[in-house]
Amino acid sequence: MVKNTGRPGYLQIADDLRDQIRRGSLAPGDPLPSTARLASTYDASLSVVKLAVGVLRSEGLVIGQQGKGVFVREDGVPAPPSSGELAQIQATLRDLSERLARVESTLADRE
Amino acid sequence: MVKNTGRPGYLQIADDLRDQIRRGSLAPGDPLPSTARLASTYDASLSVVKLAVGVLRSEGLVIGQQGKGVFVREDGVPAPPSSGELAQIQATLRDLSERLARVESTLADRE
DNA sequence: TCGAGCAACATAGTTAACCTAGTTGGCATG
DNA sequence: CATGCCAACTAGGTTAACTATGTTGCTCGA
Repeated sequence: MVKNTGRPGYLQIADDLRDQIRRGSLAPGDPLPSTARLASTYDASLSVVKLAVGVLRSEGLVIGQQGKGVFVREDGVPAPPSSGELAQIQATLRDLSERLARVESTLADRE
Repeated sequence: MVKNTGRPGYLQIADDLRDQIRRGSLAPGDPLPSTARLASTYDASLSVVKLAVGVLRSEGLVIGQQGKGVFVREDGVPAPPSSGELAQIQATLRDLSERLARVESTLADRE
């Protein structure tokens, strides 16, 4: 499930879950699959899944409740001090830059 | 160095470093101590230090450069744009991400 | 029937080890 | 002297194992 694009696995999983939340495939209040289940569906280790969930948790998209599960935040997102969103955008930009550079060098090698 | 306050160690360390940055004790452009040094000064494991740095990294306060070090971001965290601008930026990023992902998978298929 | 206890499962935090990869500085060889 | 190689140090990613703690449901005994 996790492709070898140079993007770390825990970010790929975080991206995928974030997309599912944004698209409503995971609705507010819904629980995410358990870390064990996520690990098997993404064919990743537990550690990577926990890192991915940690990313979403730090973004405020998701709230973990010990013993119960991890739930999609009820109230939209726009609450956070905005520095979180900003940081997310900056992180995404850096990632896109890196990936684009990789693609460009791959293309250059083929000439 | 890390107290037993119920607050996780990696957050305590992140808090401390964040304070040092805010107070200027760690000026923009300055390198943080290496993870190994941080681990010994805080008397914590490498893993915890890496988590702490990861927190600051995701906040955009700090930029890690592989092989060199982790540096305090030069331009302070800029003032947050309006939510409209934010939404526009996020939409653009999503679009770019999708297009780049398509290019990457196309390249991957050709191998 | 009630409930105490237990087993199973959940998130969360910590540690240690291993690997990749980029940077730097010094040393030896040509 | 200049080049190239190598060792040491850096961040970053992954894995596995362990602990702590909270939740839930079932079973067994009083």
